[in-house]
Amino acid sequence: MSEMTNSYDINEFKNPIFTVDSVLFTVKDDALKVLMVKRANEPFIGNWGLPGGFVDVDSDTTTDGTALRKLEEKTSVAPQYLEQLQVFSGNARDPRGFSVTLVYFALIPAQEVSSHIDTVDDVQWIDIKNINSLSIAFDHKVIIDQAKERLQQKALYSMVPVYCLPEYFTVGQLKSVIETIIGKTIQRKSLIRRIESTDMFETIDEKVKSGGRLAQQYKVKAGVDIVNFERNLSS
Amino acid sequence: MSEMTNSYDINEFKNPIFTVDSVLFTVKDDALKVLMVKRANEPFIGNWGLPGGFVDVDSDTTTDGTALRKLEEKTSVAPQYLEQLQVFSGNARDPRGFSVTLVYFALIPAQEVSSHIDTVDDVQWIDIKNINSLSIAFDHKVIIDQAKERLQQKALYSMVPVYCLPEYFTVGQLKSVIETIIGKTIQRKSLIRRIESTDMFETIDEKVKSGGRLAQQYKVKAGVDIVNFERNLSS
DNA sequence: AGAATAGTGTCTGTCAGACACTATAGA
DNA sequence: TCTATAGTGTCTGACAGACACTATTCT
Repeated sequence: MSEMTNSYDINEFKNPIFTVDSVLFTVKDDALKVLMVKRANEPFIGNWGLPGGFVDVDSDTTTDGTALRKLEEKTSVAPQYLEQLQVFSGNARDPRGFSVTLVYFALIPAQEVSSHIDTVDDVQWIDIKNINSLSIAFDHKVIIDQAKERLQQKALYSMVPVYCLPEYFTVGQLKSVIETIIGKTIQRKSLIRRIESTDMFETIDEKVKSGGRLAQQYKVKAGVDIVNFERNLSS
Repeated sequence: MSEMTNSYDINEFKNPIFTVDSVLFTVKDDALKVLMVKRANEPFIGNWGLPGGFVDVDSDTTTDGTALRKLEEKTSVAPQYLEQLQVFSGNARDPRGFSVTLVYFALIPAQEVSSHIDTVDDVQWIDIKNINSLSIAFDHKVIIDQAKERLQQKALYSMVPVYCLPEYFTVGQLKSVIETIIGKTIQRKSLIRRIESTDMFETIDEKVKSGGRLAQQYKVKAGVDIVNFERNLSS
């Protein structure tokens, strides 16, 4: 029966190890990057791992809180977008026994964290293309791959990539971020059609220079939800 | 740092309570139904709850195994389709403290379980429309609602609803199941186009009577993955 | 003027919706 | 023949892809 046994003991032996980790993405220098942390403890000491840790049942009200708290410890700011990716579990993925990791998938504009990250050397943006050449803790390589796939899918039918951009952004910037995420080019026209067909954005009066004609700036309207389109972009 | 503290103690005080629950759907008598279990223990004794329970770290290799094991205890068979829905967590959703529930979302043909279920009275298919008039344990009402939403979404861009049907099925049966799930009618023609455009199905030589002209039967090809379409049906 | 980027106009292609039409079984 | 369900033919509509064209800014 759900969530109970007859005499539940909170210290019951052989509970799974439960942790919360996050795959925080950003787009920087035209590359998709993940925030990784150099592990200071066993197991996998010295390897790169995802930021995360245990729930603090006294201060966290939900696991979302745990994810945010752990991310803020590493970046000093909260991501603009956070959603659950998936749980990864098993009796073989952690040498200490059966473990369960709830993985979140998050987005943030690069410049919101860069200044903080530059001052430490155990937290770093890793280019997704270099993951395979590094020593990665646990099954975090697989996890990152799953997260990347999800992000790429979402970029085809939603506007989530805007959360990799600063408050004000141009069509050109959004196009570039989307293209970096999905790894192929898209039609500028299609993007504009989508921007105009949703009610997610408002235009900013002041335009901005971009090497050519001044570009219209947009921002996400306050309090709007992400719109999902009923059709994918070229996939 | 992910998945460890300096001196991790598996019996550390104040770990969250971790359970695995499943929302098992079927379509029966033209209604979408969920498998619910009458709780025999506190908390919420006597209320209806989702089938689930604790991980058995000795026999389960992953949480998928936990979900399947718990479902088989109630139905005596394995569902045809199983995927993670979401984690629900918080310090307020269980009177015993911070709890984490990994919820799976599963599909099964009604006739595969009905004979077994009819012999017990603490396990039952509940019509989704009657959920609000029952006493439901924990936040399981909210969970079921989320699961229903996900199922409805999936029915618009994938063929998952076939997993509510027996091995051999007709277009008419599939159409009816989809319509029950999403709560509106769809075009028979659109469904046939989708069936023919994917490589998921094979036709069965023997046709079957259905009140009119004999109907072509289909089955899911062995070992195929679910196809996701790039467009939704009318939503 | 020429390069660079922003933005529009508009045609095509794909696929879902609509719905009339044909096919075939049983009463 | 009448009704019920299966299955086809085909037109329309929505929206993404393609790409030429115009607009504006800087050098």
